[in-house]
Amino acid sequence: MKLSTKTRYGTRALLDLAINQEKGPVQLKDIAQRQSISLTYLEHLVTPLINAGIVRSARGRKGGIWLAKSPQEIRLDEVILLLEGSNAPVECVDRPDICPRSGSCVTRDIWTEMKKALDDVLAATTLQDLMDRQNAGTQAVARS
Amino acid sequence: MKLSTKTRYGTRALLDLAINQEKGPVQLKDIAQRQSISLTYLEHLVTPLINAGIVRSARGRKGGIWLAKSPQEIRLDEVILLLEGSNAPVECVDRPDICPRSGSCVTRDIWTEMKKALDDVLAATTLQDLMDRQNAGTQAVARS
DNA sequence: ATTATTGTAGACTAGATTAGTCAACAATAA
DNA sequence: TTATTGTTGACTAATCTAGTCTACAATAAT
Ligand code: FES
Ligand code: FES
Repeated sequence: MKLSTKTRYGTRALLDLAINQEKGPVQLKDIAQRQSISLTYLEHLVTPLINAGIVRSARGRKGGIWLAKSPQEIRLDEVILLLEGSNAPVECVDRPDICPRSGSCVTRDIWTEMKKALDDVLAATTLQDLMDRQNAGTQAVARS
Repeated sequence: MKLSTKTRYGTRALLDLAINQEKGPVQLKDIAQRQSISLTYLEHLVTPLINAGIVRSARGRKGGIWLAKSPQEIRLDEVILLLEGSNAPVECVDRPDICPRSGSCVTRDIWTEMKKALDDVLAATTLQDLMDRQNAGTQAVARS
């Protein structure tokens, strides 16, 4: 039950974008550098976010990417769904038909609860929340 | 974020054991047959449970395995920990030292919440609960 | 004692998945 | 026109998963 690096890096990249997009499009190159992710790999992380419409992009000089919505409108459950797929720990939680006995399978109930628990945690947090925490943290460090 | 078959089969095997242990040791062969798991694979699933002391075993004729504790004393978080490992979706949740910036990493807070949410769900359910649900289900079917 | 039966341990393997890289291409601003 | 930036997809090495296979250890029945 580990998250892929795609999800972890992708989430970090999105947070980086949220923090740095004030002055217009942010270039992948810069995100890659700040977050220590290879540029070619980062491209793959961003693609699903663009396709889903939560990030927008422009090519060419002065190109880059930016958030299509405000940070408080982007919940982590959407992000993780795009990067990692469903939080269902077993396939049959989402598609009962693939397990013949899913109607009477008691372990499936538990797997379903696990999915819901994860969804709840992730749906309760937005990109804005992460930005706020980040700022609070750096201020605390600066203050000390 | 998928559970391995080891965890899924292992949990089913344990539930099968809990249900069938009334008349003494249950043989792996029988669990394998009832649960449609190959005997040789099942052996690997059971080993960590035996080593951890929640299942006991005896070899030879009339041998088999049985629960070392009563079903209501066996929580699913223990079981999943043994079969799948920690619910931490990222290694650094359990071992902050492996990520240099773990002290100020805001995504890590989220991964930590995910782990806690999973632990809470699993700790709230015992093998006895699964047995009860199973019985309720089959009765409901029989009644209908 | 011997033997059939049961669990134990670990080496081994095929296939799937992950975590990337690489190269060719498309769009746009200067 | 060209330098720059994102897009796409093929490709690969390494790792992990889901098992199998073999030899062995312990015990009950005979
Ligand atoms: S594992 Fe799919 S229904 Fe039980
Ligand atoms: S991912 Fe480990 S601390 Fe941020």
